[in-house]
Amino acid sequence: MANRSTYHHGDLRRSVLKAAVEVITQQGPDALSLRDLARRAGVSHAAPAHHFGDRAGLLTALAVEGHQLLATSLGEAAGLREMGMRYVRFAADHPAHFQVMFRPDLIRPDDPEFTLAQALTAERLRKGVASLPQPDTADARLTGIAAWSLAHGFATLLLSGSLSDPIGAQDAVDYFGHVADQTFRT
Amino acid sequence: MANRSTYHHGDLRRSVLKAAVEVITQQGPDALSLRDLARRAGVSHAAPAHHFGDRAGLLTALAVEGHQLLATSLGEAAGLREMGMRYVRFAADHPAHFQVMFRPDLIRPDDPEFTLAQALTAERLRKGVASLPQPDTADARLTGIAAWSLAHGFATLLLSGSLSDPIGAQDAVDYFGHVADQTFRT
DNA sequence: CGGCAAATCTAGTCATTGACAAGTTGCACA
DNA sequence: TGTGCAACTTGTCAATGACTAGATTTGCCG
Repeated sequence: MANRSTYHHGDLRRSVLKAAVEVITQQGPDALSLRDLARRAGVSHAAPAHHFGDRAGLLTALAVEGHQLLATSLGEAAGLREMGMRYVRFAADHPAHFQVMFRPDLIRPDDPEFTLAQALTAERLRKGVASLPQPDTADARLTGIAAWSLAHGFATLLLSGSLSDPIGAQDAVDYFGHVADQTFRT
Repeated sequence: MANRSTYHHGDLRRSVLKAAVEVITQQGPDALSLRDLARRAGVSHAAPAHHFGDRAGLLTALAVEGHQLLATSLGEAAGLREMGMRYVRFAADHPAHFQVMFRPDLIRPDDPEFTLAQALTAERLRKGVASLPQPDTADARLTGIAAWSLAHGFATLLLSGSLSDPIGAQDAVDYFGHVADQTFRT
C-alpha cells in the first residue's frame, strides 16, 4: 500500500476509500475509524482528514461514488425488470456503498456532489418506470414507488441477513427476478 | 426524571430506553452515547451499563422491544393489506426501533430474547401471507418475500427521506395503501 | 426486628477516537 | 532556481466505551 520511501502516498484518497469499503462490508459503518483507515494505508492518523475533512465527508464521498456506480448500471438496463435486478445486484456487489447511500444521518445530504449523484440515480429510475407500458387505470407515480420499494426492500432485507434463502449474490438477483415477475405479472 | 434525593433511580432501565429512542429518532443510532443517556437520566456515567452491559446490549434491548411492538400490531391485522399498512405505520411511529431491528452490526443478533422476538414477527408475517387467497400459479414463498419487500422498502425509503411526497405519518400509511392496492390488484 | 445477600448506582481509570492546530516535505510551475 | 501550494506529520484535547472497585439501598428470611 504505502510506499514508505516517499513522503507522499501517491493515491491516498482512493486507498482510504478502498479500505473503508472493506471495513464497512465486514463490520458495518459504525465500526469505521478514520485512524484505523490511516493505519491501513500506512500514513499518519490525520492524513485522511486532509482529503475528506471529517468522518461525514468520507462517508459522503462513498455515497457519491455509490450513486455514480448505481446510476451507470441502471442506465444500461433494457427494461424495468432488468433495472430492478441491477438494483439488487448493485446492493449485493457493493454493500458498503449501498448502506451509506441511504443513511442521511451518516453523511452530508446537502453536499452538492451528493445531491447531483443522487438526482442522477433518481432520473434513471424515472426513465425505467416510464418505459413500462401501463394500463390507463394505473398511476405512474404509484408504480414507480412500488417498483422502487420492491427492489429496495429486497436489497435491504438481503443485506441485513433477513432473507435466509438466497446464498450467493447471483442467487439473490435471480430470486428477485422471480419475485418481480410474479408481482408485476401482466 | 431522576429523583436526586434517592440513591436509586426508580426505573432507570426504562428511562434510558426512552432517552435512547429520542436520540436515535433525532440523530440516528451512531449519535447514541451511553454517557449522554446517563446524563439525561441524571445518573452516573456507568449506571446504564449495569442494565444493558454495553452499547450493543442497549440496542439489542431496543430491537427486542421493537419486534414485540411490531408483532403485536401485526397480530391485530385483518388481512395482508392491513398488515402491510401496519408495518409502515410502525416504522413511521417508531423509527428508532425500526432502524435498529434490521441492523445486525449494531446489536447482538444471537441474543435469545432477540431471536425469539424476531421469530414472533416472522410468524405473524407468514400468517398474513397464508391468509391471502392465491392462484395456483403463484408461489406462496415468493409472494411472501414480495409483500415483505414492498412494505419494508417503502418504510425504509420513507425513513431515509427518499420519498418526498408523503408528509405526515398517516399520509405515508395511506399512500402505501394505494401502492399496495395497485401492485397486488387482482 | 435484625442482619445479610443481591441489586443498583457511584467513582476512578485506561485505551481509543474525532477534531483541530501548527509545522514539515516535496512537487509543479514560472 | 525558488516560490507557492498541496500532501502529509506531529502534537494535543475533550469525549467516549469498557472495566474495576466500592458505596448505598432494597428485599428477604429467620
